[in-house]
Amino acid sequence: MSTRTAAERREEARMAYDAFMSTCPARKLLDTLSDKWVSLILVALADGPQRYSDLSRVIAGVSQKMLTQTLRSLERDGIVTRTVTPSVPVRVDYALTPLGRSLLPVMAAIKRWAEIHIEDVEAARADYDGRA
Amino acid sequence: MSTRTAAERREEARMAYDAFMSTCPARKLLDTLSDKWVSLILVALADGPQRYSDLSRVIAGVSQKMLTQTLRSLERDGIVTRTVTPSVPVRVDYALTPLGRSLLPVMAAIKRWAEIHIEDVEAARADYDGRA
DNA sequence: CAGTATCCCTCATGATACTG
DNA sequence: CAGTATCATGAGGGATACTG
Repeated sequence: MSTRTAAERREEARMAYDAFMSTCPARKLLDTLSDKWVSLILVALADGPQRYSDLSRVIAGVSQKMLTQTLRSLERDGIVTRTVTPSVPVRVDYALTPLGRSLLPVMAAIKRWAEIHIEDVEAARADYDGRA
Repeated sequence: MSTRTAAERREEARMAYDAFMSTCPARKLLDTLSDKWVSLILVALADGPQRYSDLSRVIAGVSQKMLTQTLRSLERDGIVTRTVTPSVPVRVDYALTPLGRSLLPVMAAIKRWAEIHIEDVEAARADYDGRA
């Protein structure tokens, strides 16, 4: 018989899950796309490069911290490029890479499903909530 | 001249963002799909109905709280059905609705992009991290 | 079996202030 | 202009215990 308690087994499974998840490509992508600001940045850059200050204006509501942090992780993933022009004051432009651009159709597919089925979802919710 | 400070303007923008986001179908879908357990539940149910206890075994690492909570929200959105069989002990089966099933191709599209481009992303990361 | 109720704690986000 | 550094908070998620 096992010497492990149920809690220990669940703990173990949780760690296995975490290990699996951190190597699962689809999960990583989902984590990236679902970030509060990523989709907005993608859309903002879809029509061409933008300066940092432009992005912070276009994506109203984002804090400097989150904008920088999000752009950095997108840069790290090879989704955007960061180009510094050492003038005074400095100018930094962000642009989509081909990889980043290849994400746009995926976003579009998600958007399409959402727009087609949003009414079904809302009807289901209304029904569910109605049957208190 | 404005009587609002920069902080007030950002605060206002943040609330406008929240209001917009809460009505944006694509964002809602992204929030749902990116939930830690939703995709696993979808996959687990893809081949047919499952009992609560089966799900908690197949999806190792999930807590009762999160499994129940996630299933409830999926049920509310019309993505799964919950069927109670009042035997002793009770038996509860969960199954995908047609709506839930229509989500599978979207998941597949995400998975496909991720699997095709994961190497590019990891190369970009290695490069980025290398240039410490 | 299939949950509900409770406490607790971490982590992500945001506000604020400062800088090359 | 384009950030970095620091601190505070609150909501999500987990552990645990109890129940029809």
